[in-house]
Amino acid sequence: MRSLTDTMKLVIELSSLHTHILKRIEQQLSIHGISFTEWMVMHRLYAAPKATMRRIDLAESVGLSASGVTRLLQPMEKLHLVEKESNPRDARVSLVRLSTTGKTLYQDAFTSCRQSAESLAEPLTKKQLASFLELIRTLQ
Amino acid sequence: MRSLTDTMKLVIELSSLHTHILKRIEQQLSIHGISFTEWMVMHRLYAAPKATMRRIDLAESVGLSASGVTRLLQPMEKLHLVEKESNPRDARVSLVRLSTTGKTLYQDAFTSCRQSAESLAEPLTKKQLASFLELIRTLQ
DNA sequence: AACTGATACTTGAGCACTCAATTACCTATC
DNA sequence: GATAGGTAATTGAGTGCTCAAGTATCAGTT
Repeated sequence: MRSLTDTMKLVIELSSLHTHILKRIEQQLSIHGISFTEWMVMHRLYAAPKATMRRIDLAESVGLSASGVTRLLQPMEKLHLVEKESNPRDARVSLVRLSTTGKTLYQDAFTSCRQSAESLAEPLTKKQLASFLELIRTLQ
Repeated sequence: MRSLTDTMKLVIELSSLHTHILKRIEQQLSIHGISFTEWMVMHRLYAAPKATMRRIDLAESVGLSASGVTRLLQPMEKLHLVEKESNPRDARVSLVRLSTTGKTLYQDAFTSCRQSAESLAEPLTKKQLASFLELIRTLQ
């Protein structure tokens, strides 16, 4: 039986870790009635320079397809978490903005999430956490 | 606006990296007509001590639900990549085994995957790769 | 001003999963 | 050895995504 190369180990273990972490985070987020993907969308909108984003840029930034974003935002609009806004310069684009309700929900969910994240990362020293982040960024 | 804690940064960036890597790997695997999840199942079976696993343990090890495994294995059985085997000591369990065809496909897919993995991990030194793996394992 | 090719978004069809319920079987207890 | 509670696997119904096709709009060329 062939031995695993370290790069493949990296891929496999990264995938397992991701699954593990995602389950914990999603569990926390279910209290607020949102999924991790929905939270990520809110996160991007919250951090966006002009507080709005084109749907296609949103898709790119959270790793979804354009249609995925359309379908994800539909229920969020009905719950008034996000709002549509048209771009006067280009009628094709539909800008998305986080509503006041959305901002509050995002922040509350953030607090919950952070607790899970802190407890997950507990085995790491501050230094290890920093170099972990550095390594991840090297690969992006 | 509140600042992101490092632990939340870790969760977010890890998720982005995972999406990124998964897309590259899936692209490679599509040549062989399998998904990453299918490859992971084959990987676990290939590495299993007695070359067989219970479906429920397979589910646990790849992060799927029991029904997810049932549905994933169904087409793989039809393609004769895996075989059912019953457990004489417990009629509830249905053991799964990688067929000869399955082993070959797994190995070929492994080679393809490894190329992607190597190129993805290129920015890392050998030392960095090692400590990356170490950090991931600390969190599992 | 009409035509061409590109871009932003939506929609239809389908796939890959989940949860809850069901079936079959096991183990322990009385 | 019958009954009760637990476990392994499957099935039905539903969700969240994808790709491909379609619509609307833009920018550049003639």
